[in-house]
Amino acid sequence: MSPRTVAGGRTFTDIARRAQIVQCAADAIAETGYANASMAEIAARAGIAKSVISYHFADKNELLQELVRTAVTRYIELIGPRLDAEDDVRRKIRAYITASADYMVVHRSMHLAVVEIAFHATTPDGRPRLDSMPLNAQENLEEILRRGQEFGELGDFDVRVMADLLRTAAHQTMTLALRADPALDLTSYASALAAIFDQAISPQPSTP
Amino acid sequence: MSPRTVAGGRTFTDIARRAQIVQCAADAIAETGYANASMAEIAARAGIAKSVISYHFADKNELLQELVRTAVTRYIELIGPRLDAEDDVRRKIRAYITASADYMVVHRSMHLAVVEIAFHATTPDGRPRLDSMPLNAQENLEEILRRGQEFGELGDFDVRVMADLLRTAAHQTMTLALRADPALDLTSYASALAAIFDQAISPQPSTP
Amino acid sequence: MSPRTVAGGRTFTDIARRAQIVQCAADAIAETGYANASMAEIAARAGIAKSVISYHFADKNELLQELVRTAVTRYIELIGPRLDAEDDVRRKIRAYITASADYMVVHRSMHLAVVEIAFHATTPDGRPRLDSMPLNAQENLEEILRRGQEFGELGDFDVRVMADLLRTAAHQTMTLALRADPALDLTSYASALAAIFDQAISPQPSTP
Amino acid sequence: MSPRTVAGGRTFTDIARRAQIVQCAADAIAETGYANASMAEIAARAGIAKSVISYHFADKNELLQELVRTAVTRYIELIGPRLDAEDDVRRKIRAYITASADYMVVHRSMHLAVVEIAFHATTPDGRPRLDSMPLNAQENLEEILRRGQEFGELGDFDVRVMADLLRTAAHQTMTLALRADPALDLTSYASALAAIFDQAISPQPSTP
DNA sequence: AATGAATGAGATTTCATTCAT
DNA sequence: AATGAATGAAATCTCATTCAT
Repeated sequence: MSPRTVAGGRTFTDIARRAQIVQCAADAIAETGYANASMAEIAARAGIAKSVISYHFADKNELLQELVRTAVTRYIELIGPRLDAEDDVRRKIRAYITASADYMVVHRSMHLAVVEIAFHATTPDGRPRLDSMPLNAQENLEEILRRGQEFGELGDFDVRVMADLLRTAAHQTMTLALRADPALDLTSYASALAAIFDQAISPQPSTP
Repeated sequence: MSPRTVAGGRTFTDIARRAQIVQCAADAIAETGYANASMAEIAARAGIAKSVISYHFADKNELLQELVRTAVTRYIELIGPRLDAEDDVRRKIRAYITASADYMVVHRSMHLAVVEIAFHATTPDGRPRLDSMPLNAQENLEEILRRGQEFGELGDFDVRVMADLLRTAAHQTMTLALRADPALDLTSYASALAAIFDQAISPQPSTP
Repeated sequence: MSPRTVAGGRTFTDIARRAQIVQCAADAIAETGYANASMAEIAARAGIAKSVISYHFADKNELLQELVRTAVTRYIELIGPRLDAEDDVRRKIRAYITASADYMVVHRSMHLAVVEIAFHATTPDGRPRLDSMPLNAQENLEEILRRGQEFGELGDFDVRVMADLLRTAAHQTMTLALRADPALDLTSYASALAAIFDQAISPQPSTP
Repeated sequence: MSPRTVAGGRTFTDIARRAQIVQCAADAIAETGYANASMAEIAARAGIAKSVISYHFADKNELLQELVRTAVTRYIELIGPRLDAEDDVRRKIRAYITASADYMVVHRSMHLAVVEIAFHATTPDGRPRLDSMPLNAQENLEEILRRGQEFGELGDFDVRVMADLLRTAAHQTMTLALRADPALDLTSYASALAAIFDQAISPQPSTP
């Protein structure tokens, strides 16, 4: 009898192998950098032959796409409920930053890998390959901020720019800090960041 | 008779060639991405043979280091006077952001190249090579912010985190926005960013 | 109890599977070309796993040999009676060409596959593998032509060269024409070819 | 001073190297078969590194195209004058066959290589790559034959089929014979072929 | 000072084949 | 009887670097 399959026509062992390979790819990229994470390196970490990867993934791009897809799923899973749990807009923003930090702690190598991929992967003719990957715009910070302004809970900043800044803070700033000092206490770092944003988005005091 | 040399034992033509190559490298990286900016691509843009690059630079790493060094010099040249021209700390911070934007407009490809390099370049064994490059910490934002707090002109944020955020904002945030929309009006974008930071660093209102 | 076997120690299901695989191999080679007809492609067409092929055939070479053997059998089955049905040598030659055309129509993919194999298959050290395959010399055109000359029914051509030409005409010429135009009316094409050969082999007129 | 260049911007040594590589590729294909003629094999025969080939040719396809282009040029150079030298149509046809044989003797491996390439090279999706190569239709046998019929010098055969047959005879038939017996005397073989065609195309005797 | 030519290491990918179940 | 999974060899191509001129 053929092994049980799930949606997508993949067997359980197949899925497990793919997950293992994706994890090893993330570790390899996070630790050795995008350019050094060759198929050989990834395979060596997984303790399998290069061609096993080819057996499970059509090509390297598919592997990277699955990595990013997995990471985004984990991120959404973690951050979604944390945002939904807050009614107050300013607490939502704080939750966004601290939850992002928690995600980076839990899925550290996967996060670092995604950031590497986001910056490195290019099409043969030069431009970023990540446009075809579901990375940003999942959270809709703009929407949250705009509503906060309408209800008078937030100040009068440029919504688009603030959303960009929030995203960069949650991803680039913390990543760079973590890279520069792998022993960094990310939780308190996130707390400090959240405090800064809390003031930045608050309604301005009357400045006479 | 040997040609005149300057400090470092290089002739003037040598220096000119190096500058030309560095500029072409910056263009290549900015336009085609780090991974596609091979020595061949750079040489082609400069209209010279690949080996000419090898003649003037020990290896690719040295070329990239000179590129970054040059960029940092240009950056310091532009931003230094603009910061010095302001006495008020809050205006200094605004100047930091708007001057950074101006730098990105004037030295666009060089800036984009440095950001690419900062994320991509790794040593053979894996870790970022930029740590060994004189990129950050040249401006001493920390110093400025700390003094502002001491004099009571600024609020009570975490200085290190705020400095990181400022740097990421000035470089990553604006770069990503520019990448996403090459026609972006960077000057007004920087203005909006500056406004946000102005509130973020200001002394907190009494929060009853 | 073990399943019934036939000569060669194979069971009936075994034989059926082998035949199915051979047919799919023929289709694959005919449609996608020799180089693209990998074991994976063949297995996919048969709707079975690659390893099933390995289970039934020692290696790819054995599969191809069986394909050619099968094709030759079909060819002989079809062409033999058609030749035997003719007493007159010149009608035998015409029958040879038209029967070959009929064979190509009926067993189109198998024929195209054999032609591909005949040209492509090589031993690891380089030489054509077809020499070891039972392709040519099954029909004994030479014998027929020689007897025709002895009885004065045919002209005075070089028997070996004429046989070669006939075989090439029946296989290569028609195959190439069919490839170039898949909608070609092979029956009338064969008729035209037959007419040409009829004159070529006829006793020369007195050339004063 | 830079080395002298000729049309196409190539230096003389470049041209010589390309010619050498093309010749070695032809030898490799002719001797070991298309499938075994890897870049490594070709480089080994030329006594150079694999990458030298990459230096002179963009990819393998370009190398093969140049090989075919060269072969066709040689063929046209040899066969053109020989056809032009004959006024009589029937002698033209004989010249076509014998000149083709001479070509095969002089440029043996190149010819064998082209035949291999013509049959083997396929695009990734399956169909022959030779459509983009200038192989056939250079001689316009149809034109010659048609004129011969108009002037009453030739019989009443199907022109298109006869041209196909002539081409197959000149290329496939002789190639297969040569392959089967590398010591074959091609000149007399061609002579026998020519005799056969001479009768095949001659005006039919009145067959009452 | 400059260059054309050459090199070797390494990357990705394909493929026939094998093995445990 | 059949299969999913794994393997290792080999193929093509890219690239930074070196060398003789």
